[in-house]
Amino acid sequence: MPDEARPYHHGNLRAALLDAAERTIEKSGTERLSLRELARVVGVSHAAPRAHFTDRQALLVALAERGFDRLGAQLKAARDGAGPGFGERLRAVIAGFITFANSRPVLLDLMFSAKPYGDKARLPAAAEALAVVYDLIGDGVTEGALAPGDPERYGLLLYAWAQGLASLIAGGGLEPEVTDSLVSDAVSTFIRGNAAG
Amino acid sequence: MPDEARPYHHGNLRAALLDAAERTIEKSGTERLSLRELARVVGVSHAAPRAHFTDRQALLVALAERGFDRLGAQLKAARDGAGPGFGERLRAVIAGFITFANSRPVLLDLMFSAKPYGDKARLPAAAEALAVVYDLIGDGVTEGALAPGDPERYGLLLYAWAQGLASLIAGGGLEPEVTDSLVSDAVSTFIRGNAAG
DNA sequence: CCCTCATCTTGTCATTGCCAAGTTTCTTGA
DNA sequence: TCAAGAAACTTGGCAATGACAAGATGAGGG
Repeated sequence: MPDEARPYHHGNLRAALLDAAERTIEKSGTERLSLRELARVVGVSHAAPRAHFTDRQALLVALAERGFDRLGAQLKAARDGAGPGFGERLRAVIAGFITFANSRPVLLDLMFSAKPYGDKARLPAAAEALAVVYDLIGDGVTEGALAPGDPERYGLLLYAWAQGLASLIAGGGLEPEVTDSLVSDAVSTFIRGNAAG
Repeated sequence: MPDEARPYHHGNLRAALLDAAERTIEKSGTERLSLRELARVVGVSHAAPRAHFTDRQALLVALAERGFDRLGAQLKAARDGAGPGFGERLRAVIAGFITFANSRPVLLDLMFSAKPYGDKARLPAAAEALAVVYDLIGDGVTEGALAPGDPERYGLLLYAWAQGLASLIAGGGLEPEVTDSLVSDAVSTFIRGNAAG
């Protein structure tokens, strides 16, 4: 049944809208995202999205949440695929973060504008993604690779750095090898600058 | 002549619009900025802004540019007002940066979203502001406070961190004292992590 | 003094977000 | 099985917005 007439119920509208939205923002920027245009692209009426998202803002939040889901998964995979040492794992996780930033710069920007830190309960998926970093930092402290200190505080510092680098990279103008070694330097600096003893 | 009727020529529309716009975005966010509303606030017709800004985007760019002017001035003042040591000056400059972020978080966000790095020629004022940081780093290397290396590379790393911290702060949810000590830690980490020898 | 041009005004259009009310399909439970 | 009832989607409409066109106003240079 490939060429059937459009059924009254799309069946998958929510996901389809999110997919289209993600493509759109990555191509034209978040501010130009229009619900009506989205509906047109997906092939439904201009008010159909309302059944799934009360608001334009709600659509954006859902987009951010989905982004955090993927980011979290990616960070976990990076961590688990790396060697046993703290430095290796931290480097892998941060590299995973940067990879994400490279592949979906606008989405990442949107995710950050939702302010996932601070009030952590706002986006559970965000909290989970950030926990990967926080936990790893905690390990670093207990392993003695980092000087004793509040893991969350370390996490904020590192998170800020990663985000800044991601922004830099998303802004373009830097070669991939340059960004790789930049990230590598940042992690080294962070570890050396906070080494115990 | 306090109660005069509105003259046909405002005389200062451009600046008035920028002022009003800055107040508005800081209160309600950039996305809710409306040219028509702005015109209403300033007391001109809904198409008057067009004489000074071809576009809504042009208004935002002008806003960013003005922001970089002020930021540059503030950074220079911070640098010149600090002690002679590299650490002192670097700390002062970064602190100035963060102060700016605290006082005008939304503006700073807007400035960064214009992506002033990479293509430096885009906003001359941005290049000048960033030069303060780059130059200082260069001093640090020649003074031997930092291990030998490319000043621009150091600059990128530090700039990324500062921006990430600023974003964090702009996003809100952090107390000013927390941010202050966070920034202090960041600078210390950076210097320690890149110390010569 | 007049002419020119930047500045500002009114009028208009397409687009957008959001809401209301109706239609179609799925589901659920008696 | 079938009849509510809920969920998903449609058409219609409203106020607001950005952008454009054409005209009014006035400041300043020749």
